[in-house]
Amino acid sequence: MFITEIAKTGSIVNTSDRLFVSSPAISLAISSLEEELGVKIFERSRNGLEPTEIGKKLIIAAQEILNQIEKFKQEAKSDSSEIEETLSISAVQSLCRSIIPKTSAVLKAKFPKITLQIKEAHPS
Amino acid sequence: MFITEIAKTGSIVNTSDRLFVSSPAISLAISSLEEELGVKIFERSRNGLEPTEIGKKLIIAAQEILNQIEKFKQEAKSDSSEIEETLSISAVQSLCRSIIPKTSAVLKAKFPKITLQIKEAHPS
DNA sequence: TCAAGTTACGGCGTTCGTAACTATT
DNA sequence: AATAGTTACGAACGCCGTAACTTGA
Repeated sequence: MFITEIAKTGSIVNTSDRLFVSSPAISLAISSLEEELGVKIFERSRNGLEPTEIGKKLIIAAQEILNQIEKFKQEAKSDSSEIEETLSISAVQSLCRSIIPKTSAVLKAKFPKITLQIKEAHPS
Repeated sequence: MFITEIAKTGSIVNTSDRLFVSSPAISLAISSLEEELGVKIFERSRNGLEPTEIGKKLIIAAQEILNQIEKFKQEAKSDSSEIEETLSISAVQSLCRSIIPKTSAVLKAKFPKITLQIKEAHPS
């Protein structure tokens, strides 16, 4: 669904920069979509792409699809984030300074309600 | 998006038959989705799959995505089908009885408003 | 001549199907 | 034993990136 982004940025190159996808990939994706639908979505020009009349309608419809997908993800996220647990972690000092901070950041992002108890252990 | 179909048919096997996709492919797709989202969508049992609570919500959200996609396609179709042309075709008798009917059926499906003028030609 | 888009092509990842395995009744 | 789901694995398809080409100001 590059078409919504192209509509916003005005060109394939800008979209390429913004989404970190190469111009040829985007160009081909658009062409393929147009051929599949039998509809020209954009007018190509020297400095960018401009939606056709039907293109504008399709871009709106595409944006609605993306919104629904976002809703879907949020729905799932709101559930998995309902996990409320207390996770106790013991680790030697070196680990406390290195991987533990990264790990806990990831966990906090996925399960906002989690409680982390980190305890420094003494190697035997 | 196999999850909506599974919700309707009640099992992977039925979905497999209905969508002409193998059971393992569907099974793996569901597992992957569940892992990606960090959410269990179905309870597995001897005779089929039943949605969990969050699964039901996700299935509804997924169905809305599919509906939006259908809208998108319809939008495109309604445009390409606005082509009103008269297409004249001449062909020798043998062709008139063979490929022409198939071809015109395809054209009529894609461009409902098209007019076909088929004329039998006489080989020189 | 420069900037944007397109075409060509090779590589990689995803997804699929077949086959074999597990589990539940 | 039979049926539904899962795991393993090899193959096919699609999508992407690099490079080269085309086009319009």
